[in-house]
Order: sequence, then structure tokens, then C-alpha cells
Amino acid sequence: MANLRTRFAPSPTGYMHVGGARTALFGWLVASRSGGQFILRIEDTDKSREVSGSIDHIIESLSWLGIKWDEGPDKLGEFGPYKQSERLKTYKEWAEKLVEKGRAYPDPYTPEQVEDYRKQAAEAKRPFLYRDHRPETTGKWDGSKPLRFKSEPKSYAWHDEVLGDLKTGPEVIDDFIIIKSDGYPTYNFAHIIDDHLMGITLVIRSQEFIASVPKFLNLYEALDFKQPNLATLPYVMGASGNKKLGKRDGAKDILDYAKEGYLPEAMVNFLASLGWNDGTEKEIFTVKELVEKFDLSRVQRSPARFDEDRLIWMNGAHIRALSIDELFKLAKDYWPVEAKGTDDQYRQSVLELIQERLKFLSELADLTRFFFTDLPIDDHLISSNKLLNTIGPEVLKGLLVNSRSELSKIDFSVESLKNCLNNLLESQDQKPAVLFSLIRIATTESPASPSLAETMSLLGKETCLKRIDNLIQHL
RNA sequence: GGCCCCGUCGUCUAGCGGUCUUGGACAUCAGGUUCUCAUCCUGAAGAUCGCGGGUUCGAAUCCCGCCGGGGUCACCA
Repeated sequence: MANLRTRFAPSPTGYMHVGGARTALFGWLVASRSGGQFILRIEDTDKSREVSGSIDHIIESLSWLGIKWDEGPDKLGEFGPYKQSERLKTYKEWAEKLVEKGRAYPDPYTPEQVEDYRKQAAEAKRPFLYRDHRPETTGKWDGSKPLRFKSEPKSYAWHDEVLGDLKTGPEVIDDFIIIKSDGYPTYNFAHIIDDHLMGITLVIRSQEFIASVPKFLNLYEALDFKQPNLATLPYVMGASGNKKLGKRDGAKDILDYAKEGYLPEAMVNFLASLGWNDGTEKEIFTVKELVEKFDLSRVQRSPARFDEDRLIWMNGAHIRALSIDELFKLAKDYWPVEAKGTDDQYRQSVLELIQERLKFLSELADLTRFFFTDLPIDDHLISSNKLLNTIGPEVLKGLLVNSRSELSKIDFSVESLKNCLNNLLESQDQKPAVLFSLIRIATTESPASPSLAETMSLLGKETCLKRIDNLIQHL
């Protein structure tokens, strides 16, 4: 099999969202699996839509995901440059070849005239075909008018690696603009030239382009280019409604997930699961496994809805799979401010207790704050507890006083604490649901915490006794 | 409107003519793990396989029609 080369070709029109990230991922996965190359090419041929900073943002997003490209705007290979705005001369040369062959001509109409034809077609409920109005003769192309491809309408049958065998009739082939009047090429032209020149053997793109494929096929023939293999990805749909995920409907920037503490490996796993599975019941994959197993032939043909609950679950699963050292490094920027300056070993111990309840890293601060600072006493913690709120404050106070007295006699190892707490259960004749909840509220001032003995051991004797005293006084 | 794509639990999906009165996962609910939250385990609920025909001894799976959703018909990509 020939060397596989595929590419991701975004326009710099803003941030990257889940849909774009998945397209990039699939291309990278296919290339990686076969030992081929993955190319990043920036399609900046529409100056009006360009958003400054986008290229950096795209690069940052892909890098976060762990997607690496072999050639790109920041990593020049032998087929550069990799920004279309820097390749204008090349497009012009190929456009001129088409003109010479009689397969391209300047569009003599004004935009208003073309728009008029378009309206007529719409009113007649017919598809608009420019070639119905193709001029008999045209002047020379001097760049002041857009240049159109002169199509040769015919039927096509082709194979798509995801959708299978497809076919269309000649009615979908039309003359389209290849070079705009501002001198920039259109997507329809530029990507054909670039894919060919850059040796792309597999074009992976999302569904909105499927209707244009026959036009591309026609253009490959006119240019005498070998047609690359084609793969069409179904849409990623928004969480609600039947629309494809898009920026105007609030699709999140992929880097927002990074900030919230989703792991890139979890995001990659999730993206892959949106339309792909390995045929088994396996759901959690490492990137390495994905690279080994990913296969376009198993990609879904129907669109997949973006379900954040599933992402959250998956992220938790990946967090749990981390070693404590790995998690500690990743959690670096997510500690509560009160943890500043505290000892690494202590933070790591806190992290160990909290690891299995973390869904994403930005939860870390709220989940662990009580390990680093005294929190104000919140009466609601007792009044909202359906067992404790049936017991009078004097009784609660008594329980705390007795507990405090026993706890003050022991060292705070987990073992001693467990014994002491169990003995208290008997001596105070209380259910764990009552006594442990009370002690938890006293020592953590939080509605939830890891298991009591471990939490108290880590907090230390001094802190625990002090906090119990505080609550006794408060009651 | 023409053309094209898609249609299995709320969601992601398995399924490629019999082993499917559709299997798994997320979410939901219930129970268990001497306390909370989470993990883990068990269980429940949840899909007339979009609808109607046909082929076949037998169809979610093949064929036809219809319906529904989406895309496209730009000097946007």
C-alpha cells in the first residue's frame, strides 16, 4: 500500500469546537495507524471571515489533544507553504492551465446578474445551475472578473470509505468559481490543487461537502489529477435539537474543556466514541489503543449527538486510571488558593483520597478546601441532615464532647481512628449515620468528604479537635 | 423544489438472514459495600428496530414505496 497522507484543513475563523476536533482526530488516527503522515494546512482564502489569533488557537487546541502533524504552517515540509494565502501564485498557475485548455473562463456577469438568475431558479423551485447561463464567448481573464471552471456534466459513481458506494447524475455538476475577483482561490479549487501537490492520498472531511464531491471529481479530471480516496464524516449534533454542532449555537471551545480540567486523553476517547467503536463492548480506550484499532470502515454513517454527561463520565474514568504521580502533575493549577505554600506530600495525600470522586480537575478546589483552611460553621449542614435534625442541640453537643474526649487520647493513625470511632459507636449507642455524620460536619464543615478515618487522619489531631471544639461552642 | 446522506432504548452504540421476545454503555431509579459524596457491585425502568409492502421456511438485517430529519444548490469553507 502506498504511503498514506491525510490532512486537516481548517479555516482560521475562530476557535475549534468538538466537531472540528473530531475531524482532525480521525485523520490523525488513520495516518498514525498506517505510519503515514498527517498534514495541517490553513485554508485562509476568505479574508473577510478571518479571525486573528485563530491559527495559534487551532495549533494550541490540536497540541492539547495530543494530535501531532508532520507538516504544517509551523513545521515546514517539502510541500509548503502550508497556508493557502501564501500559495496564491500556485493557484494562479493552475488556473491559467485550465484557461489554456478551455476549461476555465472569466465570468462576465456582475454579482447582481448572477444573483438574479439564482432568484429566478429559486422562484421556479429549480436548482440553480450557472451553466444554464454560460456565456457563448468571453474575453481574456485579466483578474478583474472571477474565473469559473467550465464543467463537463456527467454521472459519477465513487467510493467513500465511510459512506460506501455513492453515485450522482450530471445535474449536480456545474460551473463554479475557482478564483475570486480579489485574486484568492475558492475552497473548491484551492484544496484540490493543494491536496494534489501535497501528495494527499486520503481526504477526510465532514458531511457538508458531500454534495460538492461530483464537482471535485470533474475538476480532478480536467486537471488530470489522480483522485485521492475520500472519507465523509457524519456530523456531530448539538446536545439538543437536530442541528449540527456549531459555534453560533454555543458549541464550546475545545480549550474550555482543557481549562475545566478534562484530560486530553479522555476527550480523544470521547471524540472517537462519537461515531466509532471497535465492535466490542469496550468503551474506555487509551490513545495508544485508539491508534492501534481505529478504522474508518467502522465509522458510523449516521450523526451522533454530543452528550456531555458521557464525556464527564469518561473523564472520571480516565482520571481514576491515572497514577497518583501523573494526577498530581496534572492537578497543579487546580488547587484551592488556600493550598498555596502547603507541602507537596500533604497535597498528594489529599489527592489520593479525592481521586476517585473527581470528574474533572476544576472540581478539585471545592472538594478539598477544608483540608487547607477552616471554614465557617454552616448550620444548614445539620438542619438539612434528616437524622441529625431530629436530635436536639444539647444531645449533639453531648455526643461531640464525649467523642472529643476519646479522640484526644489516641494518635491519629487511620487504624487508631477506626478503632476509636467504632468504640464510640458502641459507647454512645449511636448509628454511624448519626455519629459519623456529626463528626464529619464538625471536622470538615462540608457536606461530603472521603471516608472519615482517612480524612481525619490526614487533617491531623490538632485541627480535628479544634474544629470539634468550635462546633461544641457553636451549638 | 431538484439532488444527496441518514433513521435500533432520552443519549452513544452492538447487530451484516436464524443463536435477538434486540446486547452493552451514559443518564435515571432502587438496593448493597458498618457514615456523607464518589467508586465498585447487583437490580429496575427504558427500543412496536421510522412506517407500509415484498422476497424468504425465517428480516432490525435484502428489495421497493412512503414518512421524518439533515445537507446542498455562495466571488464561505
